[in-house]
Formats: sequence, structure tokens, C-alpha cells
Amino acid sequence: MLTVDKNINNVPHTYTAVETDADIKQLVNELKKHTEICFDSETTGIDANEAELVGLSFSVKPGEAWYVPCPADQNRTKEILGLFEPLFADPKKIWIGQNTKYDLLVLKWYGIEPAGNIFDTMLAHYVIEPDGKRSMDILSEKYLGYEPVHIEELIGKKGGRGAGAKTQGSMRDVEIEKIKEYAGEDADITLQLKQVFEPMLQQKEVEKVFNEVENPLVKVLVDMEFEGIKIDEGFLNDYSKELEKDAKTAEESVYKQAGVRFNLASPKQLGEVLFDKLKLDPSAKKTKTGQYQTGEDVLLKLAARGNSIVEDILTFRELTKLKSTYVDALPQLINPKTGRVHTTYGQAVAVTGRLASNNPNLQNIPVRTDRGKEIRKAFIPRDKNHLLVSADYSQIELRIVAAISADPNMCQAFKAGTDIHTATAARVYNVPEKEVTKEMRYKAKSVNFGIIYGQGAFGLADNLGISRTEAKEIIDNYKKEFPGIQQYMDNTINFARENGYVETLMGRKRWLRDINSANFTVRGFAERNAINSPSREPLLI
DNA sequence: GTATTCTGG
DNA sequence: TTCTACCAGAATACG
Repeated sequence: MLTVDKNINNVPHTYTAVETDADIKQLVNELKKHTEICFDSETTGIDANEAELVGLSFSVKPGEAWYVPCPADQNRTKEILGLFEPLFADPKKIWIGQNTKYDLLVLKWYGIEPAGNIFDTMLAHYVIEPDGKRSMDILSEKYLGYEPVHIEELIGKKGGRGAGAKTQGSMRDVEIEKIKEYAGEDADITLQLKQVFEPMLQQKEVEKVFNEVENPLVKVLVDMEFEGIKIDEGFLNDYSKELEKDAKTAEESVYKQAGVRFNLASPKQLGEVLFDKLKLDPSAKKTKTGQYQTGEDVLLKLAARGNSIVEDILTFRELTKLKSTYVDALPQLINPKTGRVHTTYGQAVAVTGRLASNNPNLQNIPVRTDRGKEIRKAFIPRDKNHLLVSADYSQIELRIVAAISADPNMCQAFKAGTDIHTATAARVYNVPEKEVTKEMRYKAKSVNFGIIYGQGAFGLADNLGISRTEAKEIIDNYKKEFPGIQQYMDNTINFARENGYVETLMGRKRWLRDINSANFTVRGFAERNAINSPSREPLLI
């Protein structure tokens, strides 16, 4: 049983503050003897692009840690960091940490880029249990049986809303005796987590994706976040006014046609106007909370029946979405220091192994509509000597499915280089590719996407606005024409039932606890996850 | 804080 | 018989 300091088994702990140059040099000499060094940084904020370094902690042995305070005098802090240069320059070191991307980004702002490899305990837990929670507090309690000092004890709770709410204090103002305990403990705990996770990575057979994908990716993401991207603020300000005006026009038109003014941004109020007052659909569906559904798919069906008010509602929705989520939000996220926007990538968030992006989310910038696409013009090169280059896989998920399933017809279609949806339509409708109509291609495309997600006849019918009979016919033909795909889906579900997980080409596993559930719905979800997850990760090289 | 909606892959 | 396409982040309304 591993032990963590005083509170667990009364094992003595030694957390030492190291402040003078002489003591720091002695610490560096001690750390030089070790290949694996656990480290953590304390900072003034939670945004690494804004944060100031308050201190660094190190540990190489459970129960022992050093804390090196970094003063507000930035020149002195750079001097201190300079003393660590021999360690950071050593390519043989392995830097252990929890969410190392954050600490490395903070260090990069001070010009420090460690040469050694990374062992990130957060990423270790991510590949061991992709859908669990993994804050350090929770990992410590779960794997070490120890509840760490809460940060609130040092700097108070996060600022609540309204007057009188206390704002969270700064790490900068905490006295060294307290911060030493907190920071030392973080490095200590993280080192012990590493010792727990390392054998687990072997047992679960996920070292490949951990060593070859996740850990090397950390430094790449640090570079990307640090670099950021330039935003044309003036362009967005102009566009905001245009959207404001056009949204207002659509809004007024809605009120005029409805014969009543209300909050158009409220789905609840809109539903009551459309279905109680105007009675546009006597069989309108309600959500589980009892209000009418007013999502885009519902509104599009009303529009198809010639309700002109719905066009204006859709326009209002589109324009206000663009304005509030992108056009007005992006300029506020420009970093005053760099004049650029720096997203934060979530490397251990999505259960499928994909990245996530926030503050701002740069993975959902509009592209489908003309007025949405316009927003992309605001992302510009740093100067006239640079340009932005865009590269994208073509149909990567379907290619992965073709490769894993080895379906001869699907592989042949990709090898021939023809449009995959046209090729699919030709097979499903049994016509030459030249005779595939737009309609046929559109439906085949929907089937191709639906297949990846485990969609059935009901979903396809709803999506395409066709009968369930027709949808079933299309799907049956699809399965007949691409027998390898059907076989792959059957095999995948069977594999999941027997093993309790599915895996990607890189060896990332997703555990499916409900795959053998007696509940049809619950089991169905797990089965669709089983089919869906493996197609999400390309094989590198 | 939860629900709904909409943006992307 | 059942409910119906996976994975995310963010804005807004509303209690």
C-alpha cells in the first residue's frame, strides 16, 4: 500500500522551501541524479497564457518534495529559472506531472522548454479510464486513499455572482509556509499516482497509445496554444452591426406575423406562440419538461408546409447565434499581451480520444452557411509575409471503416478515387455511377454517415423525410452491397460483449459497461458506441 | 444548475 | 416492444 504523508499512515513527510541561490543550486545537483522528476507549478491564475509563476515544486521520492518560490519580481524569477537550465536542457530527463500541458505552457512564456520526455498522470488515467473524472483531488482519493489540501483553504472560493461576493484570492498572497505544504503535496501525490498508473497501463495494454500518441502530443499542443492566431477585430465589429440589424428585421417580422411581441430568444415562449396561439401543428411534440420542441428540424418541417413566419424565426436564430457565440465573443478573447487568440485544447476530455477546444472553441467555427462562413475571414495571417494554409483529411472516418472492415466494394471505391457517396448510391440503387442523381447521392451520403453512428431505419427515415419502408430498403441494399461493413459491425459488437471494450487502431480502448444490459435502450446506446468509437482514430504513419 | 438550441467533426 | 445517430463547447432562458 502506497502512503502519502501525515494524514494517511502517519508516515513522516518533508516538504522543504528552497529560496537562496546556494540552496537552489544544491537542489538542482540533487535532481541531476534522477532521471524521473515530478514537477508542478503554482501560478496567479488558471489561464496559462495570462498566469504569472508563483512557485515550482519537485519530488523524486514519495513523502519528499521541494518548493521553490518565484517572486513577483519577474527578473528575479527568470534568474531562478536560469538555475534550473541544466535540468531542462537534459533530453534524458522524464518530467512527470498532472496536466503537464499547463505547466509547460507557463514555462514557455518564460522561455523555458524542457528537452526531456513527458509522463502525464492525467493522460495516463485518460487512457486507463477515458470516461472517468480525473482532477488531482479525485485521483488522489481514489488511488491513494488520501484527501489533499483544498486550494480554497489557501485562496478562498471562486467569486460568486452579485454584490458582496468574495473574489478568489491570488496564490501570490499566500504565505510560504502554507503554499509549501500545498505545492509540495501536489508534486508528492503526482509522483505516487505515476507509480500506481504505470503498472495499470501495462495491465490494460494501453501503453502504446499513451507513449506514442498522448505524451508526445503534449509539447505539440503547447506550441499550438502558445502560438495562437490573429483575429481581425475591425472586421468582426463591422459584421456584428450588420448581423444586429438583420436579426432585428427578422425579429420584428416575426412579431408582426404573430400579432404579439414576446422574447423570441425563449424557446418556451416561442413554442407557446407557434402551437397554442397560431396552432401551426396540432400534434406538436413536447420535451420531457413539458414545453414545445422548437429545434431547427421541427421548424424546417413547419417551413416546408408554407409557414412564412418560420423562415424569419430561423433567420433570427442563425444570426443571433453567429453574433453572440462568435462575432462578439472572439474579440473579447484576444490576449492583450500577444494581440492574438489562444485556445486551450482539452487532451483528456472526449471519451473517444479526440481533442476538445475551449476559450474559444476553435473546432466549431461556422462553415455550412454563407453568413456563417463569413466569420472565417476574421482569422488572418500575422502579417503580409505569412499566409494561412489549410489541410484536411477527406472522408477519414469512412476510410477507416473501409480499412478496418476490409470490405472489398468500399475499399475498391476509395482506391478508384471516385466520390464515395456517388459510388455508394450507384451500388445501393443498382445504377451506373453516371446515372446517380443528386437525390440518390444525398440519400447515400446520409446512409454512409448513419452507418458510422449505428443509425437504424427510423433515424434514416426521419433524417431524410422518407418512409420507414423506403429507409429500410436502402439500408438492406447497403448491407447487401457492402457485406464487409455489416460483418464488421456484427464482429465489433460481439467483441465488445465478450471483452467489455472496443479499441482503435492505435490501441485506445473504450470500456462499455452496458454492452450486455438487459435493457434494450441502454444496450442499444452501448452498441452504437461500440460501432462508432473505433472509426474515430486514424492509424498514424 | 438544468434544459434547450446550435455550431463543428 | 422500444425509441430511435456518435462526440464535443457555448449562449440563453428560467427556476
